[in-house]
Amino acid sequence: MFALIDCNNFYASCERVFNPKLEGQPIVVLSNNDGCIIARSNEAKAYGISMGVPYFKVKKTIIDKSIIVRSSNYALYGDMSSRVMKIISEYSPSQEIYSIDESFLNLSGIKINLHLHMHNLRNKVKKCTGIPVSIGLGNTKVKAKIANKIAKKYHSFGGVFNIDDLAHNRYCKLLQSLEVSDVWGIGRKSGIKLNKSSIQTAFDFYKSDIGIIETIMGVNGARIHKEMHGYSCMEIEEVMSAKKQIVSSRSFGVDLSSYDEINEALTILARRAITKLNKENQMTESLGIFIYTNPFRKQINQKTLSKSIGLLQPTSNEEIIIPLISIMLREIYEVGHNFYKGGVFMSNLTNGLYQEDLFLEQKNIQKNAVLDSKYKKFIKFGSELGSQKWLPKSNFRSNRYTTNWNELIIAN
DNA sequence: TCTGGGGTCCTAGGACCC
DNA sequence: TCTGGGGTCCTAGGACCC
Repeated sequence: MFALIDCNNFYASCERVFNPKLEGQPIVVLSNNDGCIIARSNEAKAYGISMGVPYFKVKKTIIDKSIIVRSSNYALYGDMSSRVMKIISEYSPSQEIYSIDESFLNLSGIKINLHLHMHNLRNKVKKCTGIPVSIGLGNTKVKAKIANKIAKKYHSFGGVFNIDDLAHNRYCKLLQSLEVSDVWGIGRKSGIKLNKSSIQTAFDFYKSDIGIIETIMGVNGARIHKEMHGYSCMEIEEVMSAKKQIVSSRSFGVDLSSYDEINEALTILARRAITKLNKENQMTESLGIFIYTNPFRKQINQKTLSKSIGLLQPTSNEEIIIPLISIMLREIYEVGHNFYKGGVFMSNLTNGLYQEDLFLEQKNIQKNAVLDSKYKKFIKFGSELGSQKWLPKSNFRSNRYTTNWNELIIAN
């Protein structure tokens, strides 16, 4: 038996925990650069604000309905997430942290009343962190996901719903009430393809021949089909596997056109990527950058520029990486465009600890070789002290209550 | 005027080899 | 030189997730 524990309107709920006056108020949280709506309280949903919609498109509704707006505050959400996850872990020896606000538990072998066990979990998370969660139970992950939707939708279940409590005909009925693309793993594109084969609802999918599903969707579709029939194909992944790539990118606060301004932005983004790399104890064997103009603007002269290189030795050394970023940018940069977004990426990551010992000497040789080369003139760490024009907008940010000394809540 | 960021996995097709 | 088939490896792009 699997449980999926999902925080309700997570970012909006986090904002409420630290500002109880927001309780009962409609509230939305914006993406980076205050671009899109990425979280909504139930009250905001009721006003028809949809997920992912650009802020400017719903600004009128937000003002008319006095909806409260927050810029995203990931330091706060990340910290709240780890508190929630820690409590969840007390309820089963086998936990998978699936995302910042979702966790699977494997409940097989737990002999006590699961329903009660999960209600206890829910109450404890609420009491200790202030975050409300919904819990779906099922004998596969896909079914637990569906159950979670029901737990969220119908308050009469008290936030916990076990889909395997349903008789078969009730289960079928439930599936009939869901669009096929509401099922976990079936997205918009596959939904359209399935619709063309007269598969509209989750129930149509369920009763379709698995061979047809596999033809349309490949092995993923077949796996989802099996899981809906109660055959578990997806295990709990307790250990977080090492990252395979790292991307650090941002929409700029204002469009950038000069080399120096873009270099400043990419330098900081590269530092963020290096920080992630170090946190993971990894090194990278390849490095890339990209910049592009605003794809939403109806201009003929759209530009997407990118470059990536392989490194002779894996590295996590900023003295190697940052100059290379500037060099690559120099190679792709073109005058006369308004760049809207840019980023740095690393792939072919290898275990840093192991490589460190093995290649220390070579690394230093390589580092010196790079620095002594014609590229040396490009080294400019001072680039980070530029105008900061590129910094994303964040006009509605709440305080970082839990992670920043200057913004702690001081109890009287 | 104003449109997020960071991941994973699968697949098709090309290059290459025997 | 022509012709055939099968296998591996790599990469780019697509689809999905939150």
